[in-house]
Amino acid sequence: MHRFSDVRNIASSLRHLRGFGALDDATLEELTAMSRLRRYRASQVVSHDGEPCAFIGCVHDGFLRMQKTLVDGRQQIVGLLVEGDMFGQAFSGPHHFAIEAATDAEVWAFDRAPFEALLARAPDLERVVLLSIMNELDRARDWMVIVSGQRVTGKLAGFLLVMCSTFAEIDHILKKGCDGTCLEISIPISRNDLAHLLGTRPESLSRAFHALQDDGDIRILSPDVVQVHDVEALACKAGDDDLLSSANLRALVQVAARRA
Amino acid sequence: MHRFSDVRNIASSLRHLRGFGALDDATLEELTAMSRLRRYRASQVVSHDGEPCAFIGCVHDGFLRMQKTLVDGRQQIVGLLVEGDMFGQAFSGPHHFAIEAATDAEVWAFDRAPFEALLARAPDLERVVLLSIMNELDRARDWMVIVSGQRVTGKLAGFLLVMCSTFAEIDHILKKGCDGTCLEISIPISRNDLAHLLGTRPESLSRAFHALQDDGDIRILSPDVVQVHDVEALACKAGDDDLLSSANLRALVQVAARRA
DNA sequence: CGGTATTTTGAGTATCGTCAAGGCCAGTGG
DNA sequence: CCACTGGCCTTGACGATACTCAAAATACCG
Repeated sequence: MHRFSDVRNIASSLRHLRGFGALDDATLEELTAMSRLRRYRASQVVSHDGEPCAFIGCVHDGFLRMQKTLVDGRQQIVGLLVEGDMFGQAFSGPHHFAIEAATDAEVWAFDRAPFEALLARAPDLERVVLLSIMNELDRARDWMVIVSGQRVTGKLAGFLLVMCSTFAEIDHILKKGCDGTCLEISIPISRNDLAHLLGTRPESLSRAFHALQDDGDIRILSPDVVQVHDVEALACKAGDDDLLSSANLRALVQVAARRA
Repeated sequence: MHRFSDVRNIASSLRHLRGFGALDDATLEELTAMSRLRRYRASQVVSHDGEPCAFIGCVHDGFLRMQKTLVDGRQQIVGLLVEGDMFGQAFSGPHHFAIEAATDAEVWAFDRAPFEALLARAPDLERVVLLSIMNELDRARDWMVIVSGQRVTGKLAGFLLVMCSTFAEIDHILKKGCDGTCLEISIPISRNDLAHLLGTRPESLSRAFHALQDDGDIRILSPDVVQVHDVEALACKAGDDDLLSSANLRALVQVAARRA
């Protein structure tokens, strides 16, 4: 986890968030003025289901989960929010899912009214928000393909690849292990949450983990950290080509291939 | 299907599309000037996988499907585009799925460059585009919940409810049947496509249809038109509350309740 | 060190995917 | 007008997979 004490001031911290670096200094300054850092403990509620989020948020550290509560009380996770992800739907009504902290988390909060006002007169900010939403749309479609796979091992393989590609630059999630020949993933959510995310049960998930390990594709170091040894085998099991398309993930595969 | 011959001119036709009614006359006029109506036959390709769409499109009539081709050649449908839906990702790179006509379809096509230029100086258009994207994001999340259900009957129930709520105002899809006590849905895609959309197989889908019929929830008039008799039972099987939240769907349920 | 929560394992059952065959409908050609 | 053909949907039987329930093992935390 990034040490919060390292953050000298808000402006410099905001600038390093994905996307925000492209903002004008003036815009960034205004944003800074209206921002506050909120902290949440794991499983604390950030925004309730069915009501508009009280503020526009941007994750600074940790993970949030977006989840729907189904009629039978089960909870279906519809996505994760990580460092740099925005939420709170500017311009739009309430979102119909709850947001909770999946781990201890820190969030930049912008009051809705001034944020939307700034949005209206700062095209650069608007661009950032638009890209953020389209990014989320892409990710939602990725999840759809993964979740609609019919084998649990396939869904898990897809999830691991998403972890590799979308979190490639977040080093406390993804590390090179085995002297660079494999990747080491810290899974940020519990088995139970992961099961909900993939639309399955913890028991099936556990078996899937060990099935992948038996095939030599991964190695389970502890319940929440695994090494990926064969990225392409995972892609094959996941069925989705695009999960391999992230540039640095391809690079990592090539590194592994050279050593083989 | 709306008769195209009814469309006197492009501007008045554009204005009636969802969202576009909010545009200024001046913006609408500019849009009109850069638009062309394209027609597609069922299963014709609109945009290829992995390349940026040649134009920004807006569906005028019929259905398009967005689909990914998986490594094993199977096709996974990740969403449908209906009347009023936009596609072609202004500002963004290529989308990583193909778009094909699911039925015969008509599409308004705007050349990318002038469209983006207009977007940059017409805040009202920008708003429409932003809302369109957020709408799509919401729908993608809805699909995720539906598709991740573990029973096929549940997925099908969810699909039928989505048909009822998101297409409520499109009368050639959704009609009141049985003197208003039930809804009649024309399913716009083949069983095969629907199976791909729900992440299952045509055989399982067929069984699910008949299981719902045996429970008295629906009645199959023909393979592509069904009557919904018990909306709440479907919602219960689908598990997702929000699918019932559309205002007019709730109203229809209440009508049904009063008659019971 | 003990208590709790999480994860894993096991056995039994239900569901679904698979393969194969049959039925229905529309379009074609005799 | 009718037989034929091809596509799509349905039905049946079987095997594989995953869910359920229950219990054991492990990790976590004080």
